Amino acid sequence: MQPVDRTDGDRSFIEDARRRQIVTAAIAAIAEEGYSRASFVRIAARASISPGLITYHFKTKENLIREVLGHIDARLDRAMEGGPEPLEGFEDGLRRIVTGHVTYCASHPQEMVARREVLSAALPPALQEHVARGNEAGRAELVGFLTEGQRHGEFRPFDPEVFTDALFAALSSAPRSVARRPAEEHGAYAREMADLFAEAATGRG
Amino acid sequence: MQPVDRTDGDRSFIEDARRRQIVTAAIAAIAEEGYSRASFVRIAARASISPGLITYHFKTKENLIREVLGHIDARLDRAMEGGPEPLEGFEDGLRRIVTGHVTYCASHPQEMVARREVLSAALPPALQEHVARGNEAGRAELVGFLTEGQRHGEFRPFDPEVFTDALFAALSSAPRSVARRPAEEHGAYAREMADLFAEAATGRG
Amino acid sequence: MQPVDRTDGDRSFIEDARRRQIVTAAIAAIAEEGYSRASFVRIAARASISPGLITYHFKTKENLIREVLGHIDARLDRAMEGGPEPLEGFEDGLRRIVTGHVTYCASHPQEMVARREVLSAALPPALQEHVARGNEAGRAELVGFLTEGQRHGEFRPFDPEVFTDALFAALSSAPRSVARRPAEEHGAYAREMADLFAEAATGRG
Amino acid sequence: MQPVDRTDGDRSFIEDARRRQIVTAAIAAIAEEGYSRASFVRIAARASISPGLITYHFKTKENLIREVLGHIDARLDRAMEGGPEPLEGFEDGLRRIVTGHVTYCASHPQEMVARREVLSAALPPALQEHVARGNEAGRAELVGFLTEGQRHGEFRPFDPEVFTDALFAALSSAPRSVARRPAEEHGAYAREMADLFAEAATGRG
DNA sequence: CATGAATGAGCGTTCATTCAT
DNA sequence: AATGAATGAACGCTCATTCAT
Repeated sequence: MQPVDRTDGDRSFIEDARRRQIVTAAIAAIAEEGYSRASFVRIAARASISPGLITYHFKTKENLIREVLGHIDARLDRAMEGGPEPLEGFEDGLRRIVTGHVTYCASHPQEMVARREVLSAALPPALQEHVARGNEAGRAELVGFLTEGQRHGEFRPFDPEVFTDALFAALSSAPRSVARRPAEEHGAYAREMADLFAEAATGRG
Repeated sequence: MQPVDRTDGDRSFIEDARRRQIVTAAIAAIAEEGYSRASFVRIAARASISPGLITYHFKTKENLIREVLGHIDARLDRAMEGGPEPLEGFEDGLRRIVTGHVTYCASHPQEMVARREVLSAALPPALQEHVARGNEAGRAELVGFLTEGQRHGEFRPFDPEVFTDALFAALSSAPRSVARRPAEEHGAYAREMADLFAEAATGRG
Repeated sequence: MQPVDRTDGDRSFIEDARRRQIVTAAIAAIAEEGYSRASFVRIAARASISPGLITYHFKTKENLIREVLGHIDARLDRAMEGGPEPLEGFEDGLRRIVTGHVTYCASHPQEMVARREVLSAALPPALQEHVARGNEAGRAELVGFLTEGQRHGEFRPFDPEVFTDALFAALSSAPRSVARRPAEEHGAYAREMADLFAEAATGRG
Repeated sequence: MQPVDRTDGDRSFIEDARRRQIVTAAIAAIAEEGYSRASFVRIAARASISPGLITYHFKTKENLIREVLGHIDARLDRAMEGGPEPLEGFEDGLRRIVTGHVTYCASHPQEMVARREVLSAALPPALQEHVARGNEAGRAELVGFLTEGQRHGEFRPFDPEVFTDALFAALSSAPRSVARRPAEEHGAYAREMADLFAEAATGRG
């Protein structure tokens, strides 16, 4: 058993490597076999370790899943921060959100499929709340962005909450949609999806 | 004891009634306790029958879930066929799809929540494919409708596949979104969502 | 899984029989292998059933142990109610408590050894409290009896709480002590132990 | 790495210190968390060492527990050897045994609680026998003392084995009984308990 | 000497499914 | 047609012990 719940700082090199390896194996297992089949035994088999070692490093399955989500979201957030070019306006911002997300789904399909699996699974209550808090934060940010765009007259006067629902739903299902298509169409797919929401937001035609 | 899963035709009246009862209990269990907690024992308890009877009538859990989805989709399809008034055009048709679906989510929350639960769960492969085939049919219908609308010049020239992805995603998440809001806002919610996709499709502003 | 937590009344004949069988097997396992080795697998092996069946009938291990204690204590209490002859005084009452208990240990060694094992084990908190409440009740009864005996001048003025501690300790260890001796000495053992506490209580010599 | 469990003689200074440190941590863990929760990981955490080091120094858990009991009993025996004043007779000797033990329970509660925990736990057979042998030795000594007291006419003619059972039981449960009471009553408690057994032994009143 | 990562058996519990009644 | 007792595999988790470093 892991004697303490060390914070990131004071983990040994080996421990860090093992944790990464286990998180990676968990992502693969979840993405390829589904959340409900991603048991410690199966995850451990993928990592060629014993199941007990997962508990040793993560204490509970809840912790492991939390780490899986954290790992994926950290990389996703980094990717979503967008390119270095300054925004040319709210429509440009909206387009970048969509294309950024879809492009990431295309380039990291396993992570994003695993993310979808986990988020739609029956999680322990504490984790459920953790996820809900994260979702709320993301929603609030987007609602704020849309409202601001309306104030600047770039967006038509829709209900930002409803728009956010639709956009989040589309982005959440993106991993699946993208997976159905050949890689060479992913760029076009991202542009089309961005067009759709830009159109819906501006009504400019 | 007699192996079952007869085809619809040669089922006795009693057998049909039992099957309906079990399907109803399963929907309630899935909606209220989540798919992963909807075990035969819990479903049977809700129907005040023994767990063995479920297997007797459905042979496997997979069959029961198939029936649950069939039951919900049949009712949903019937409701979605739209009112008796003739369509006033493709935009009107699109709006009716959205409002019809969202309104149904508002009026039959349990069924739709259960549907969401099942569709996002890790189903056995055979059932997964069954669902996928059903999805494909629905998608094809919508894609056809959108293409037709473009041919008539009512819709702008977006990619109908991408549009369908976004619309299906939004409709799939509707049960949750609707559940977050007070009942008196459901009508407005449906209209806002319809506006959003009408705008995206027509680009008329 | 056992659909409900039926009360004693409405259990089927078969269920009652199984529960008794399991409780009996659990007592044997605890007495012969010790509490910590009395796992569901071992108990089930003694009863020639599958481990899952224990959970089916008792839901949790805590419930099973509670039932084990209840079963033993019910029989012990019945045996301790004493013979039909009226008490001849407080000393006689005290002697009967001791001889009754020791005699029961001699005639039902397995039950009493199991009881000792369970009561001295690390139980789940809820069960621990259940046991503590039972203990307190027994102690209070004995303290009351001793105090009354002092009021009537039959007992010398010792501290009844301390006396109760010593008596309970001696009775609790009786299963072990009795087990160390051949059966033909058990009667004499009970009388000697009764003498000891009678002497300590009366100081009469 | 080198197999260990050397005999006392050829242990280095450091090794002795480590063993003492581990034994102390084990006693604290057992007393505060219960025997069944006193795993190597928890004991090691208290000693701020790694769990592997315990095995290194003691080879098996059984050895560690053996050492724990030896450590406690050695200190207890030293304390029980009684004060420097010469015994004033057998009753005085008996009283000193009781008050000495109870007083030690009051002044070293952790050790004595740990001892109780260990002795009432399900130990490996070999250790069980080790403990039994130790018990037998203590019992024999007490039986001899009581018999001698009877020969000198100071004690009434009870069965010394039975008396020893009762006295050992009372002393074994003393840690718990004492812990239930406020510190200022411990002296009176010891005296009351001594009175009880003196009375039972002499019958003088 | 000491670490702590790693193992593998065992734990209580859940569950779809079977089957004697 | 229906019951509900029974199974056995799988689950997350704990632990004494091992061993490469």
